[in-house]
Amino acid sequence: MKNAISILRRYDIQPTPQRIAVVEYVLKSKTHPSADDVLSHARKKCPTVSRATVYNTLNLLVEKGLLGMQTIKEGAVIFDSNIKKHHHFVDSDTGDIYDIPWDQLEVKGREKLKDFEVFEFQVIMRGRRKKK
Amino acid sequence: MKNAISILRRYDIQPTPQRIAVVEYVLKSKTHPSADDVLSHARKKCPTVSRATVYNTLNLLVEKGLLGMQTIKEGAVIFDSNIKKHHHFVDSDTGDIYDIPWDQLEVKGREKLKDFEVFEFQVIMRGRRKKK
DNA sequence: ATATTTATTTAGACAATGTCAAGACTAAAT
DNA sequence: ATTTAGTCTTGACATTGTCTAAATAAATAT
Repeated sequence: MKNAISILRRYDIQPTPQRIAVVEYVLKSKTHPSADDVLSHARKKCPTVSRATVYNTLNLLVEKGLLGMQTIKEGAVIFDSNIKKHHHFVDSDTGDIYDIPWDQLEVKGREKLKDFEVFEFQVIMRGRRKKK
Repeated sequence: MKNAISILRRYDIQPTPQRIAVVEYVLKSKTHPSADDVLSHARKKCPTVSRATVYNTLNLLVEKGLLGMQTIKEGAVIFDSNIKKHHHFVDSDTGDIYDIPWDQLEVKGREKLKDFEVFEFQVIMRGRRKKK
């Protein structure tokens, strides 16, 4: 990941210590953290950061297109640093979420859906991750 | 939909007025209601029914396989009276959820996912529903 | 029928997620 | 120095969902 400050500047967001702490964690994370996960990790770098600021920053990053947001598991939205199109696999035992590269799956038949204009889609799979 | 009482009996659930009220609404609904939606509609038939009982009943119906449960939109789980496999389309403007028949789409490539044992999957699409 | 388990419901407490408004703080710009 | 704009914090608030203890209803046995 590039420098957090330069990333924020590039998207016209003033780089404050709070935002830097959020960005440094969430944009490098591969674990699909919840807002609360981000809050507790951001507090390691910036102990005073508040819950409201973390939510504000996450929503800002999503609006600007730097960050993905998914409602895959119940209880809380999760954030996804991978902004390329991809599918998701959820481990039913652990709840862990894995990204599945877009070209690993092919979805056919969307053109037959006469009543719907599809902006985006993804496959969500659930099951068990095989141990290596 | 068949008689609510006989459905409950068939699944070894004692038919109480509260459960009947819940079942009559949620199993005939095509709108993918939240638990709170179910609560307010069930109260029309059974005004004293409590929130806890609605949650208990919904969870029971899901456990018994009478009802589907989906985490598609943020904020609350939704319940799905369609227990056959199907995909979902979410209207980005209204939030309405539509069932897409299973055989309208084909998902290819799952066998290539070496690290994952897939128990179930579905396609989730977002976009705009075309007016008739 | 009556007493005694057993199952079910209720009300309220509780924790977690997420939003919001008011005031405090910071950094520029005038 | 003072205003101004932007940002942050605190705490309140609404909502979702679970849990427990007590009340109620139903089923069984006597």
